[in-house]
Amino acid sequence: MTTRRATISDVARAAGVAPSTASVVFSGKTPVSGPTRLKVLVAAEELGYTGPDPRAASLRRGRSGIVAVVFEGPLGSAFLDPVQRLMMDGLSEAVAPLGAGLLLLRDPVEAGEADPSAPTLITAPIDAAVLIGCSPILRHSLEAVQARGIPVVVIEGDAGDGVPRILLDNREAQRQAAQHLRDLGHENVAIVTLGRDKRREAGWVSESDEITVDVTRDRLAGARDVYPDARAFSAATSTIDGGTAAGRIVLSDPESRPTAVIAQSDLLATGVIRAAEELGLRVPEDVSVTGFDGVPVDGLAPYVLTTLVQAATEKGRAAGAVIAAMLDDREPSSLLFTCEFRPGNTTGPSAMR
Amino acid sequence: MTTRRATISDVARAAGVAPSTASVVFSGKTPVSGPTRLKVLVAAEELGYTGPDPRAASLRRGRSGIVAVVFEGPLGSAFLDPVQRLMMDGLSEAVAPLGAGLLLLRDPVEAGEADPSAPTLITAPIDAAVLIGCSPILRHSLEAVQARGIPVVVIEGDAGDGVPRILLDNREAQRQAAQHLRDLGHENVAIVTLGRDKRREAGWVSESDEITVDVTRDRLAGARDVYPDARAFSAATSTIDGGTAAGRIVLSDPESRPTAVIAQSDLLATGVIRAAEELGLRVPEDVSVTGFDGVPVDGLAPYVLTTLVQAATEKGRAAGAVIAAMLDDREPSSLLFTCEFRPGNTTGPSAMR
DNA sequence: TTGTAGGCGTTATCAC
DNA sequence: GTGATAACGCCTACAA
Repeated sequence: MTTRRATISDVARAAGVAPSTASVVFSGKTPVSGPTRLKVLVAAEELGYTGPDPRAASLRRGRSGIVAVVFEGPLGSAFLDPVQRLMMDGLSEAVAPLGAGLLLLRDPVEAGEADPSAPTLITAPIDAAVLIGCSPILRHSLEAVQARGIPVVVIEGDAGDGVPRILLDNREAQRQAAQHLRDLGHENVAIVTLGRDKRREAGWVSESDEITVDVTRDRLAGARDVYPDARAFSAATSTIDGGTAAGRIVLSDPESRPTAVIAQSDLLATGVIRAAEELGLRVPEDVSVTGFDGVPVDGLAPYVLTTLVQAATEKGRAAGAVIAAMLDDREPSSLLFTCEFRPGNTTGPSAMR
Repeated sequence: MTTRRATISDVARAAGVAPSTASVVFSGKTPVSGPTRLKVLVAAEELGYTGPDPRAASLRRGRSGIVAVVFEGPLGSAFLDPVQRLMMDGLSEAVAPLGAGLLLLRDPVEAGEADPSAPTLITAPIDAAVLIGCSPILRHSLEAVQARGIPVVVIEGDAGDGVPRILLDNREAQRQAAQHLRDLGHENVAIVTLGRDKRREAGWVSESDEITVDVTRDRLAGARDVYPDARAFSAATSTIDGGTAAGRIVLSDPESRPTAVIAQSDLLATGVIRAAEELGLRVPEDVSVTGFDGVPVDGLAPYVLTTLVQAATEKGRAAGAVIAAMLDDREPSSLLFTCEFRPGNTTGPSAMR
């Protein structure tokens, strides 16, 4: 009983009109007389026809109403980061008017890591793609996608020329925070960084370390613009727990203990504060801590982080706008967002002053 | 210069073979001789053809490789909940072998709330849909989708007969936790619940309150099975901050202060613990606290929650499996998952004993 | 192993 | 306002 599903032609025939007319009834692109529309609707009802097949419509129109978002790592953990969550909010808001939804795709960081049958940028019927960061492996499929004329945008990453980017003034912003600490008299400052590369091991950052993650590298550079010799410890993940673990190590030795810690994210900063509390240190009296992102951290109260506020939601929205422009055949341009320094109650004058 | 994009026919022509042969080269469904395949590949290369258009392939095959996931509320906040994150991990893992990706869709809770141009279950080229909860409004589009023969599964919700469900033994599990407290001698127990309905206001739950969220209702019932008269306070959101706010209120009055709090989620429990600390109460000596979910809570250490562990990732995976079955024309069946009680260090004997 | 033919279901275009 | 026609780009029988 694999009875064929009714098509718009079936409906048209039953209603005694042309397929194109029936089509128009559903799309509403052209005025249709009342009686005609009614006939069609009734016929559709009777045949159990519930509207055009999106697949066929998509082929015909050349648009699927789907925008791919490519993440690194497990989808779930992508959303661990509050900044990415906000960005997704902005993005989904921005693509909704395009009639588009967001398709979550994973960026296989290691070659061969991927499930071979998993959907990819190349096999998915997408109208555009947003890349969060951009691994070398991705570069390959990216070419294919672009060759197809599909708009692509990168957020906080580099996908080569011709791919517009949404960026942040990470270095300059982080420099400001560092300068703030210097103005407060801090000399002995430590840095807690985001991951250095995809392999995500925690540990001290050494001279020879290559940092492949743009954000990490740029923010580190900003801090070092002010404190060239500051030690840096890389956290495994941008989480409170990751920050606590890093904080314990960075703050452990009373002899060399820094009077201020520059954390590369608010979550890390929260963790560092927690580590400080564990060690019996007061914030900001004994240790000052700065964050980065300016996102609400669940459970941070009563502290208000001294941090750099980035327009996370805006970034997502901007990516959507760029896509809209490209879909519209307008010239896209890269965008640089600026962070705003926001003093809180987690930094104060150096005790060593 | 809107020069038409090369199609597989173009490639075939350039390679001097039939379109079907070229098609086979790309799909690999049928063996092709070495020389022929090479000719085709070269021609493709020259024409800048990067493989079949997914839209056309999707129409032809009747599959798009896309599974919709329908959330309530902003996409970003959907991922605020660690349980949902884990579920998404499980789900994405389970649908990957189907060659499918996840399309995020919003469930307009209020009629008319939706952006009219936003993509919907009906307009998106999907192979299947997973609903997280199920609002009445959704019911409507749901019928259309089902009429089209598209498999649908609901997680923690009710979408009517014919829609297989993935459920949790919320009531029984919560009853266990309550019984645990009773065994410890607690008599004065308060409950901190998840949202009562979509409007998300915090406040005491009164007799007359209608609770439209299944999870909330069932867990509350489980707690009341043991403590019929326990007061319940509904948190605005399942977050640490929401729990802290609730905890402050629930624990504020020294006279009537409960010796134990049953929180309906681990995040809420964490918040309640924080509120207790603020008030100078020790956990579990002065107040016992139980959670629900058994997820890692960033920043909870050194506490280990006494909680009900649910197989969140499994739930997602199960939804994927059900979809795979339906796509495969096999009979799907609903699934009931069982929580496991896990004692931690946040509950202890009642001080009032 | 390769080619031919037909159709997947819709919609843009243009004439009536 | 309505209808005929022609793609959209691909894939799968089936025949050669």
